[in-house]
Amino acid sequence: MDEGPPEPGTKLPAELVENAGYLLSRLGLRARRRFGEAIAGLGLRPPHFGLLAVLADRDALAQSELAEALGIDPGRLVGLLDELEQSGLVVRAPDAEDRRRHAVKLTRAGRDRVRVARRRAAAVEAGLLAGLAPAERDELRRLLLRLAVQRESGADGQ
Amino acid sequence: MDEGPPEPGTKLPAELVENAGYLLSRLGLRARRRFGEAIAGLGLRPPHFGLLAVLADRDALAQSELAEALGIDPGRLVGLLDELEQSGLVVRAPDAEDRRRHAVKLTRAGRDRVRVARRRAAAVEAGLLAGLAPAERDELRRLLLRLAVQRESGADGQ
DNA sequence: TATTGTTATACTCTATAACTATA
DNA sequence: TATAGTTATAGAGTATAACAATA
Repeated sequence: MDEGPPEPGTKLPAELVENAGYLLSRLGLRARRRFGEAIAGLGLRPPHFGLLAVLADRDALAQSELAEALGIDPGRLVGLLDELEQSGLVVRAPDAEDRRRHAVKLTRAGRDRVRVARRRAAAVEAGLLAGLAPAERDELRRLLLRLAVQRESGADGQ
Repeated sequence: MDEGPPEPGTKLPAELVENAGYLLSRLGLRARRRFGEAIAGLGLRPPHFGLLAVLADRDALAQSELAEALGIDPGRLVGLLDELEQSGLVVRAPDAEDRRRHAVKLTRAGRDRVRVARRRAAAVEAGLLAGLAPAERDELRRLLLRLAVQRESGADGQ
């Protein structure tokens, strides 16, 4: 098993350790890296999983809707869908009413792949949050979700 | 002011919304992007700030110690320090006892720059956490810190 | 003229490995 | 031979802008 990149020491200055932004940034990278390793064997990278998860919920979506739902750049979506389509996990079908639109759907294989990926995601999640008590995990999820959906007064449109 | 990249819609499937790893990953990117915009005018990028913050705490550190403290790859550190040194914020002095080692220190200008950057970091932090009550912000910081220092049983060495 | 999707390009962060110089 | 730092290279994620087809 690979050792992974270096881990910050315990000697970080209080300034960083008290900075939620810094911690979010570091933990976000850790989460993505671990999840990426967990699903690499499935031929998926983290951004793919988000797409599959959204598609698993709904029957079909236009690419623009998919991009909007996940906050992904539409230009980036193209390549990600190309890869999923080449793996046979997704199909793009032209919309009869508006031929600019492509309805994106999971294939049967796509549905199966999501199921496996879900289990790996759950395992990674358990590892990430192993140091917290169950109630703390829920509290953390609740707080993160509040931040994630927040339409903000900040510097950019997020 | 720039609008920034797309924001995920509120229609994310529960699967993602309940996944702390996914939320951490997204929020970590948001935090880094905003902070990066906030300090770009200072000629700094996010990784620079961590270095300056650590150096502000101690008098001098070898590059290997700096890399270890922040969990940064030593090879990556070189370029970051090059940039800081060219900006006159940092100096590398050969260690008399072991000439392989370089003692890295903040310059006076470096100290001043950290002070300004700190204020911007605080402003970004306030914006990021604007949706939470003060007690919730503390709770979030506490939980994130617990995760960050966690030596884990997970898949990699982190 | 606006919108959907596509293509091309570039930038940042990160990781890996080979190399130099000291020890 | 091992360690500190350097260099070169590569890969992933993301953003921007110009473009084609369709509306």
